[in-house]
Formats: sequence, C-alpha cells, structure tokens
Amino acid sequence: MGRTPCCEKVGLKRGRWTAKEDEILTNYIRANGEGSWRSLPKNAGLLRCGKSCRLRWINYLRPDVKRGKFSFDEEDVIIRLHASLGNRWSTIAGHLDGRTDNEIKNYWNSHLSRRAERFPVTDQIEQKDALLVMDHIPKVDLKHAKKQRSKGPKILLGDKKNKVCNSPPRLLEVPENCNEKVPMEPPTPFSEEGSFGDIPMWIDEGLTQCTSLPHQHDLCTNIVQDEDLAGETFLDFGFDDNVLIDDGFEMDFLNKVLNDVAFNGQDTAPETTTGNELVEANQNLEMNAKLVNSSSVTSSSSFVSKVSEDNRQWDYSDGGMLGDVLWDTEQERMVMSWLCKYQELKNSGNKSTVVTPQTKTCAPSTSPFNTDPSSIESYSLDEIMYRSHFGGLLDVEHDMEALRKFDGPY
DNA sequence: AACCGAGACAACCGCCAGATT
DNA sequence: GAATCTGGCGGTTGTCTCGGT
Repeated sequence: MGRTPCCEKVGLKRGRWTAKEDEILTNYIRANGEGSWRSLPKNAGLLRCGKSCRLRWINYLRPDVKRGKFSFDEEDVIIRLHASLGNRWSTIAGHLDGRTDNEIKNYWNSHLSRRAERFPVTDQIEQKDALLVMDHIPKVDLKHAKKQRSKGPKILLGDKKNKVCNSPPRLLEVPENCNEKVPMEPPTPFSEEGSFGDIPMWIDEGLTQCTSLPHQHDLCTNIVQDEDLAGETFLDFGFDDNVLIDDGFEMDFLNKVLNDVAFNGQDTAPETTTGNELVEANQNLEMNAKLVNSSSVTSSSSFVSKVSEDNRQWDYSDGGMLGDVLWDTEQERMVMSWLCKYQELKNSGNKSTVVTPQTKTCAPSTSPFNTDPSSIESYSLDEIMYRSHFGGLLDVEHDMEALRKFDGPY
C-alpha cells in the first residue's frame, strides 16, 4: 500500500512562514515539547502541515540553531567532509555545532561546490598553490582503479608535459627511465615469499584465506587507490590482493601481531580499534575526526579521516598505520618487516621473543624506518602517487641496503 | 524605471526505515 | 505479519534579492 500523506493538504497554508506563525509554533513547542508533529498544527492553531512545522522548528526556530555566515573553519570542514562523504548532509551537519543539514546543503550548492570543484581537497597543499600543483600531477583513473583493483598498480602515466616537473619544490624531476620498475632483490632477513604459518584467528568467517605475504617488491611499488565504506579515498600499500586490507580485517591481524611486539616508550600505541569496530564505525558513517599524534605507532581507526592540531591538515590513511601519508608508508613497511620476522619466529616455534623496533636496532643515520616526526616530510595524496610511481619516494635501494645491514636481536 | 538573469536560501516533496498499532 | 504512522533525509522547486543593462 502507498503511504498516506502526513496531513490533509487542502486548506493549509504554504510558503514562507510569518513572524506570527513562528511565534505560535515556538510558544507551543516551549510549552509542550517537540514531537507529535501530526497533531501539532491543529493543537497550536496553525494552518500548516505537521511536516512543515517540524522543518521550520528544526531548521530555524530551534534555540540551538546557529545562524549567520559560515566561518572559514566551517567551510573547510564542509568541503573536506563532502569530499569523503558526498551529499550526506545530516552526517556533515553532525560535525558542525548548530548548523542544520538543510543550511549546509544550501550553502554547499550556492557557495562551496564551485570552489571545491576548482580546488580539490589535497593534503597540505594551500589552495593558492593547488591549481599549479595539479597541473603537474598525473591523473588517477578512479573508475579504472575501482574495477581493476586486484590486478596491480592503477597509477596512470601523465602526458609528456607532466614528465618534467620543476614546481612545486617537493616534486621530483622525472628520470628518463621513469616507466621502468626499480630492479631489486628481496634482501635478508626477508624471505622472497613468506607464509603466515600458524598465526591464529586472523581468518574470519567468510573471508578468503591469504596464504602468503606479498612480495617485497610489490610491497614497495604496488599502490592502489580505493574507497572505504564511507566513500573516503585512501591508498593501499602492498596488500593489493589481501583480504585483510580489503575488508578491514587488517586491523585484527595487525593488532594480533603488534600485541606481540614490545614497543619502546612513546611508540606504544595509545589507542587501538579492532577491525570490526572500524567497519561498524564506517557503516554508521561516522567521520571520526581526531587529533593525530604522529609520533605514535598504532593500529588505529585509520580508515577515517584525521585532522591535525591546527585543524587544517587531513590525513587519508591506509588501514594500518596512522600519520602522514608518507609516514604511513614507512610505518606500514616497518610493520611489514616485523610481520616477516614474526612469521619466521612463528615458524621457528619461538613465540616469546621480544622485538624492539627501529631506534635501538638501527642506526638513525641509516635507518629506513626513522620515526622522528620532525624529520618526516608531508606529502599530498597526489604527490605520493606521483613520487611512488616514479620511484622517488620510497628510495628502495637505500632502504634495502639498510635492511641488508640490519642486525636486529632476532 | 523597468526588465532580466543569477544567486541565495527557505520550503516543499517523495522516499525510506523504523516504530507502532 | 500487515497496515499505518512518524521522523528523517536528500533532491528539487519556488521565491526573494540584487546587480547589470
């Protein structure tokens, strides 16, 4: 059966509300409270549809409704949330005190949509530089990436004019052989292809079993752009075909491993979120903006966006490590090295060995896993894809050389 | 002064999910 | 379990304002 209308429309007033109507509605709700919208107009003496009364109250008359010009920060939040959530106005409104979904929607359509179209959200690139930067960055075919995500890197080459880039400063000049993969050998202590062995409980019901670690080469070069359940774009490093990352269960796995790793001092994870909680949070479309302490190593709710202390820098993080995009890469690679060692330990039957990461086992000058935040640059999503593609970011040979010299307490 | 178009924004509409009868 | 109600959401429309001609 069809739904009946909320009230009889014949004879009811429509259009703009008058000050007198507002007063009647406000006084009635103050005396009787919200709700019972169907019966409200009749009881209050208003010739309005109950639905209209509800909208008028929620959007304009409610005392906690914030009116007036949107601040810069509010605009910023809207643009960034919209970039990841789309037209989920009520969810966006939940992050702006006193602003209604209707107001935000109108503001977006009349003010912000064109600006956002002109200045896409990119991490840590000032708007005034955005156009300049974007002119030099290879385009990413999202549709193609979505369809083909299990078949390897999805980064498209830029056109010829994009192959040399002198601006902005953090972008590298592209070498002549930029299309060639960096030749490399899997170093010790890595095995070329490992097995997860008997690590328990990481396979959840209904998931495909993953029986091998990704090849180290793929770990460094195979980067996929994807979207999480909230529609937010993020980058996957390494685990392209891995059900753990794809389905959000990487968290469970990493948690299990990290729980076996003794962090030293400040590197102890302050917060952890299980994969299931993460999935649930995303299903609830919660944009869980939180401050990020980039000196911490943690498996966190990193599918969600994070905002830095100055409320200006947002991270789009993989399902693994948090921090800047670059740092995320490094941390994930670091953890991957631990995973390899963990696997070896598991296979060898040694389940009590304490692994002490980076600062004590690698010399800082040569460590590829430097976690000092002050030494880590920040990169935009576009930059990291650009640089990763052309081998400029990961400095593979340097890292691998350092790993060869690695002499940890294993 | 009149007209016109664009922009801004208030309001409405249809649909949906969950609650209630 | 079906019918109905209710509140919420996002898309769309209608109206007003303002600047340009």
